[in-house]
Amino acid sequence: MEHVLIVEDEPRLRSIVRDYFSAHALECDLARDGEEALDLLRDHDYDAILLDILMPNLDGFGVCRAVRETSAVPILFLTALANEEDLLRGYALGCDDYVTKPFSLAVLLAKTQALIRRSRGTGEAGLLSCGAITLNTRSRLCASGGQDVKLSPREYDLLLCLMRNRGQVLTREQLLDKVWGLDFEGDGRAVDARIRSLRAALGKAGGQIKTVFKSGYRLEEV
Amino acid sequence: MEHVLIVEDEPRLRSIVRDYFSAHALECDLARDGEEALDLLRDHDYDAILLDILMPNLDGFGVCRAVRETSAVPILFLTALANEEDLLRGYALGCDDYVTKPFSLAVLLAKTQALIRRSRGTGEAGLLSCGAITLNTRSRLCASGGQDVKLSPREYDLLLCLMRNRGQVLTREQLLDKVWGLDFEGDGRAVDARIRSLRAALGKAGGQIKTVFKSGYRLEEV
DNA sequence: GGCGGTTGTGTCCAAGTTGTGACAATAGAA
DNA sequence: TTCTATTGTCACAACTTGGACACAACCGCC
Repeated sequence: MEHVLIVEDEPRLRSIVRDYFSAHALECDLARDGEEALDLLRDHDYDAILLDILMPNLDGFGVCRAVRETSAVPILFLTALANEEDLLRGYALGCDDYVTKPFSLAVLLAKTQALIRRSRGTGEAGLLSCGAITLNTRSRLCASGGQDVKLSPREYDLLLCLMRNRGQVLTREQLLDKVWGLDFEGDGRAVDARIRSLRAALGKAGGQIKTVFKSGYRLEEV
Repeated sequence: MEHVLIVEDEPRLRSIVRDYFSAHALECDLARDGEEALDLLRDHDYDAILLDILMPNLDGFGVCRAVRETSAVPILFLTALANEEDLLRGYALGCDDYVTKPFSLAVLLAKTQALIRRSRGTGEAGLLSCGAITLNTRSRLCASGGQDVKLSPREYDLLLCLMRNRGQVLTREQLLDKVWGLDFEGDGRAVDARIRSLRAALGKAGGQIKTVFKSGYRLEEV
């Protein structure tokens, strides 16, 4: 289930949004101000953050800046300020969308879901692509340079993980956790072995999977 | 350069947007209606599509639906219709964002750039820069004066440490502790050796790493 | 200007990391 | 059950890295 963090100082609004989101299969954590938000962010991974701008202690811009130092999680501002200057400031800080109060819950939900979808790299169609590689998350089919490619289950999951985090270095531990599961016992070389067969299966596009010495692997567009 | 498709039936608006976007390093193709858009989409890959809803021949919703059958390219609706129903319909079809006319060009540009950023999966996150040097902490990539630079793991970590403490002198001992780890046994000359290869790798920007006689090293903006 | 100490430079090689081929264990299909 | 595909592990080869060393160049102080 997707996990969303809502940062908003008005208690009533906070719970209305949470209730509505929960009813639509989005789990929510709540924070009253920026500092509480950063505390939660230290210990949790979220799929999206809804961020009020005007808050005590640390405002939304501050939270956004802090988050963006380490994470690319989608951020959506909730705000009463609708002037262009604030909007542009938000985008410059790396936010993804804006909703001005008062807003429709249905629209907020739609925007949040669109953001989560997009951050996973897929449109509505469930298509993911990176360079010459295309993945269809609905059918679990893969194509490389226009040619269909047969992948084993583990290879597919591994490639999916790389695609969802394209451009980013993933360590063997991260890959083991996300693809093999937290309970996997073996050593990190298992990743190397799968990467090898994945590269072979992808043919020429296998070169898009780069080795980062002493760190892990990274999927690149070129 | 990023490549955007603008689908809009009003000629004046079309060229205003194109001129503004071109001036901000976004190349634009123009289409007058949905069918023309689909023709262009058959032969080109775009980084984003701006889509008017009310158009002759094939409206924006139709284009969106057709595009989403094969592609996950970011789609942003431009519309005079601001009612909730149409908005939700757009999101259900897999669009990414909405802008209602009349809109600010600056905001439209910011939204488009945010979408492209997001669809690349890179986000704004994790960028550190100092003078001509840029470090991406998520991809572990480094650029110097716009050129990609290949750094070894130790070089990267060393540069990261200098970037995080830019402007201040770091002694060899501090660097050994932070970069090599507290348990490193060798002597401080190991730092000199890494600094040397780092300077070489950075080319011209290597000069930003200053030697402070009898103290250590300092990274400067100029 | 000379001297002691500090830093830059070229080279070498051991240690560590990743790629590769073979193989055995396991799961899944027939 | 038997057959096949999958996948983790192992041993070894190939490669990358980076510290050590020796020496040259440099700095600051007297």
